[in-house]
Amino acid sequence: MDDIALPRYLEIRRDIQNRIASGELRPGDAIPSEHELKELYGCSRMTVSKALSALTSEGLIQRRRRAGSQVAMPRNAQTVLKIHDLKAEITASGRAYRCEILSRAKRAPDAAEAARLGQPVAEILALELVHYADALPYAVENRLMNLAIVPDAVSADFSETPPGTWLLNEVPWTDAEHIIRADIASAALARRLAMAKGAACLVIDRRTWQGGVIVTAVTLHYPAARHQIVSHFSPGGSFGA
Amino acid sequence: MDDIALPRYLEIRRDIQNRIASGELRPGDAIPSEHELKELYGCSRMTVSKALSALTSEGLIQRRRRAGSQVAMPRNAQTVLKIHDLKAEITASGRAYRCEILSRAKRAPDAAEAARLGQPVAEILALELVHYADALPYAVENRLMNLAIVPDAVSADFSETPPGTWLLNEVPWTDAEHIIRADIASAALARRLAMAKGAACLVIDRRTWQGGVIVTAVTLHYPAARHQIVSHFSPGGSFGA
DNA sequence: CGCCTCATTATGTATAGACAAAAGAGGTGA
DNA sequence: TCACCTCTTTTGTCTATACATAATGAGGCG
Repeated sequence: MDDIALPRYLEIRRDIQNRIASGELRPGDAIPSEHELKELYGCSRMTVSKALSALTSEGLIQRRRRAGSQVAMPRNAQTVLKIHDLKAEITASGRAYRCEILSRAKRAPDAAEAARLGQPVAEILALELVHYADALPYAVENRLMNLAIVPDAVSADFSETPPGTWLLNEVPWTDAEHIIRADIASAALARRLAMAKGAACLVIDRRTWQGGVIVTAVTLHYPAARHQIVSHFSPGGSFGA
Repeated sequence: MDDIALPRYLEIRRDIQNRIASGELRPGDAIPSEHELKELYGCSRMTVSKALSALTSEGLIQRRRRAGSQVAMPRNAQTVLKIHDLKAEITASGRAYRCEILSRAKRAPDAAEAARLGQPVAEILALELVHYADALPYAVENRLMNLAIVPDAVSADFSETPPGTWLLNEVPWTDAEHIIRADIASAALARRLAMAKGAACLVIDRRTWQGGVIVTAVTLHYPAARHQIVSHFSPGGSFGA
């Protein structure tokens, strides 16, 4: 693995990352000032600055004017969770995707739905559907869409393109919240997911906003026996060696 | 909210973010070239470049030489999951933390443990413990530590500082994997977590590596009734107004 | 028609220099 | 001792410029 082609600022960034990862630089330790690093690496201050800025935005180091840079305190383990679009997730695994719409209603939200939405919404489209991978039920989806933001949803046909996929392509979002929990399948849910009543479900509640206004609230129930969330994480991409 | 103090490149970045979030710029749309933007905003190309680079690393736009910049295709919803240190998590919520070590063994991994570790490890420290928040069991932890990486673990007392916290402060890591799933509590687990047998558990499997070598593999069982994972996400921080 | 070459264009990296802003360090005076 | 002021260091931002690099498109040639 020759690093000859790597740009200078990435080399510097990787070098410092390695020094932190190896324990040579420990949390709280001071990192040489830009002036010193510029001499050390034989480049301009801007180049050093670019490397250190990247490390800062990754949370690996902290910088303060006059006080200098230091290795950040051990961070909470954090990981980036990619919540795939269901249709893409299923077809990507080589299985046939199909969804069945159980109910569809355009109405004002009831009390429970208003609580889920978290803010006053005049009119929603409420959907209940089951996603299938090949013949096997994959997940049950319960979705509320704010018609003030996505009026087109009333005329959309969600049998081909499920609402999650449709929304992703239709509406940009600015904020999202995920709640992941576990639950026991009720009799009705177990029947729909072709699982034993009383077995475990993985539940994901997702809410999405556009500039402070709620776009959609969705709850997905997965049979625990057939689904888990996997996530890999390397801070700052790849380390050298 | 006056933006007067905002540096130029952040202003530009936010402006383009807003244009994308509002739908004015849709996925696939071309973004003016740096040369055009530099005239538009009346600043140097470097400043424009800094703004666009930030947007690129956030995945909001894509850039190709000669071809220019364009709004990225709708991304999979992704969220940053902070896996808090258990002790910090509990004490932060104002409850008293305590942990009880059920078993502790220094030995070679058995077949199942070797599979969990995913690579040959000569000697491990295997721990089983229960975390309490006030008097209530919070989670059961089952941890394997690679003694080749953390030999000091054998002499550490984990009754005050639990192994997760201890490792976080002791060992830098370069890669992590999380698997989140749901399960039903076995009789033994239910007893330890003071929950009903047959109730749901949220399970987190975490593995951590340092430069390709496994450091630790840990499984945490939470009672579903008392625990869920919450995560908020705004791509690129905050949007303006 | 296909392929090669070359010029063009936009981004990517790097530099030197400049000023602004934050914050620690030290001194002064009450 | 403490409040306040100034000095200095270090980071943060910005500019103008330069050259490298990737990709596209046009033109020419067989």
